[in-house]
Amino acid sequence: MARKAETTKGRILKAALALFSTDGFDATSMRAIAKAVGINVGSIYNHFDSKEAILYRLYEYYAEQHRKARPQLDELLKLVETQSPQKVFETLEYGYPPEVSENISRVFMIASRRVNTDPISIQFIRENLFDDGEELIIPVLDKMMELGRIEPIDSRLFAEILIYHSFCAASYSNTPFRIQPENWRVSRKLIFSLIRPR
Amino acid sequence: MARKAETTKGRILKAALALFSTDGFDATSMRAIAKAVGINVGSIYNHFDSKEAILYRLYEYYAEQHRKARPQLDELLKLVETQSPQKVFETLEYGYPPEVSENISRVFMIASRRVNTDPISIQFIRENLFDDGEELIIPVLDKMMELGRIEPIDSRLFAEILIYHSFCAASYSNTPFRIQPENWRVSRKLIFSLIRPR
DNA sequence: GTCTATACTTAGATAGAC
DNA sequence: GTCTATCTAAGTATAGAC
Repeated sequence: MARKAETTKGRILKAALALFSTDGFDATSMRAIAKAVGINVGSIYNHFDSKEAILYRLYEYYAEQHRKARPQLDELLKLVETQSPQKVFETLEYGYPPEVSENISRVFMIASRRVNTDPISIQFIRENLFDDGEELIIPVLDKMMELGRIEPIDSRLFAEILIYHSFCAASYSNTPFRIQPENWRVSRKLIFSLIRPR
Repeated sequence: MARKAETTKGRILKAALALFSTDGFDATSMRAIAKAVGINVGSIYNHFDSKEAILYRLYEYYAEQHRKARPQLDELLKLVETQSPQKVFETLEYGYPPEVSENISRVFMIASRRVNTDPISIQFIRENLFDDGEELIIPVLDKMMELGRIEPIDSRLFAEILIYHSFCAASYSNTPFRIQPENWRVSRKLIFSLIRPR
């Protein structure tokens, strides 16, 4: 939340994100957030109704960032006609600003640990990770097949594999089991190697 | 814990596993466990010192099951000499009893959400998931290369990819984002397709 | 071994002065 | 908007009767 880091509200959001992602949502107390910001517990409630409201505001903010960084489907479909499949796959990546990139992984991690108890966390993950599969990858692959650019493949299954891969990467960022970025690049390439150009 | 389901201790462990894996460790109270078992809260402390002690006993039990189901390295290495790489890969799977198979995934899921706060949970995952990479997959691949059975490959990186894949499967079992078993089989096959027989 | 009753702690949230 | 003080609820854990 660099955009509003100067306001108290922005500082609360920033501190909460840091604490939620290291200690977990449940284990983070409002007192801990207040202490990190340098204010009193009671003051937080001038800005947010509850601890969950802070989390949901983070979801809101990063969902917006996600939307902004999202590649446009119509542009991708145009690229399919002129570029190699390989080139198009590279364009499928989200172009987050550097600061957002790290934080959005953290938010996905926090949300992923709440999927059993919190419908809004489920919704956040679904809308911002899984739905892209339906809406971006599948049409792109289908168009590639239509144009005879690649061998036939189950585009739905492929999308599921790819997205699950991203999901896991995000879920274990900032943990001892975080896989190294260079290895993720290799395994992502591997998944794309499922698709054989014609 | 079917083995001891008849004792109160066993029933506590069984109920705790169920609750931890649906509601999460933090959100599960001792009262909820007691209620599920049909005893009073205080009675639990006759069997376990703390809530964490229950979890750690689960770790202990399923680590033992994991050890039992683990393929033997020397046998695998013998297989490498006589069987096709494909056949050997199939033997790399753990042969859990059906009831254990489902529960062990749940235990990994619980542990995976505690990796930021609990060293014992980290240790459980490391010992029972990641170390196998070092100790099983890498030697097997290295031997295959030595015998000229497969094209050269970075066995360490391959092991990391494969194990991370299993880890994620376990971490999201029992959640709305659980990938379907048949799709996991496909994506696992994909990973093994990295290895090219000679 | 199980129960009731309770101690002790910490959490989220609120009220009201400044 | 921030502070101090406090409420209420819930949690883990213990003591002691049966």
